[in-house]
Amino acid sequence: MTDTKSRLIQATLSTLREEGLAAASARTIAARAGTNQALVFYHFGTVNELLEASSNHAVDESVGRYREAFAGAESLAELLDIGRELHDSERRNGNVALMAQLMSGAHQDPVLARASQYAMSAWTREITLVLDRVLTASPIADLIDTEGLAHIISAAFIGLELYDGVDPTGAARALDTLEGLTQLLDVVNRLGPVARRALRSELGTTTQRGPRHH
Amino acid sequence: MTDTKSRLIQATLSTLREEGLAAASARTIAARAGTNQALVFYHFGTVNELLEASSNHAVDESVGRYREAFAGAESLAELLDIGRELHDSERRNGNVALMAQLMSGAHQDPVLARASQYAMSAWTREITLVLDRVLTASPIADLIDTEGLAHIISAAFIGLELYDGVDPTGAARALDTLEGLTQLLDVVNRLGPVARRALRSELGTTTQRGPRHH
DNA sequence: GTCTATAAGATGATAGAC
DNA sequence: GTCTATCATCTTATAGAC
Repeated sequence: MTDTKSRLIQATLSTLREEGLAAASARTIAARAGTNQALVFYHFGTVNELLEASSNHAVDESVGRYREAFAGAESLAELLDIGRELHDSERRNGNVALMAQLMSGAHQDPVLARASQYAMSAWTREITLVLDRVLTASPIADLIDTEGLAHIISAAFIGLELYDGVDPTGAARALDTLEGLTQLLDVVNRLGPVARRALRSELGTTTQRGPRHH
Repeated sequence: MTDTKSRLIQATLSTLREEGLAAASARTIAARAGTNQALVFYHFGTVNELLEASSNHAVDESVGRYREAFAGAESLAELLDIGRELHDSERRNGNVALMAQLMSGAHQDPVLARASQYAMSAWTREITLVLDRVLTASPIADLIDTEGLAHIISAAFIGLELYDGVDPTGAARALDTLEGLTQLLDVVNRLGPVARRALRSELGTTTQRGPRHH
């Protein structure tokens, strides 16, 4: 990748992270990259295709950086520790805010939609893999769809990040409470076989509703 | 409220819901309202103040419409049913997408930030009230901060709505899984006093980490 | 209150010199 | 590959006629 292309990508990432989607024009990005506005179109075709290339680059880098840590997790408690660290670092570097900005623009633009989908699939794929491994032979694995849970986790992080931009105190409180909830899940996860059977039969009585259709 | 003002507000809401924040300019909104672009500034000062007034209006209407239903909930199971109905109807009328759009723009604009904060507070206030009532004398009330839980619920709905715009299948799967999780919570909520004590002491051993600082 | 006209500026994208 | 110059179009916002 040429120097100019990668400078444009880095400039795009910092623009999205610091100023948001609305400020990410060819001119503002080129200024940050110390280059000319016309090069955005020469190298990437359109502005949104530059945003897509930048997002894909950032996602690949982030997912790769955490794949190793995920692979080392052997229990739900360990995974929670890694998840907390991951969330903290991704928020600090602005990647969660970046995804939230992209997703909000995806509603009307197919290129941004494709970029958002790439990012969400990359994360949920990794999260599903580690959840499947960690929750093997756990009562939770019987009761809950791990891929569905991975989707919930990704979506909740996006929502909390947006919320944090609006009410940091409330968002921090939500994160603390979320930690309590995952500990509750961890307790269920470590139940003995007797309690496990009781829980399953108890859930059976509350799961008499049919599947939902959206 | 004059006819023109309310027509502008309605036009703003449908624009935000159908075309997103990026398309919500004074001209597109005025065209939808069948009036002149200059009236946006005459009646509301700036475009973003029109967005704020419109959002506040929609939030007041929605929260009022559900206050009565919330007040009737006497158990967590009942509340879950109302919550499911609320979420379905709010998604159909586009109010969740509207809030997501506003929050994504709030990052750089103080007026949109104020509007987002108003919306989130209005919803979390109602949700906290009903959670406090429904979870009274439940083991969950001892273990979990209801206001924090209300924040999580609101933020997760926003995140899932954004996710739905990108991957409807994945979002639907997440919602089904979420239902399973709340049923798990309901089972814990209905535990007898013995299991309750066991759970509390079990959680005590996993809560040895200090409070988090953000 | 509502309109037209207009100012002053930003935007995506292209043509063409070098 | 990189630049300048430019087009056509959009934007917020205001002044002033009616």
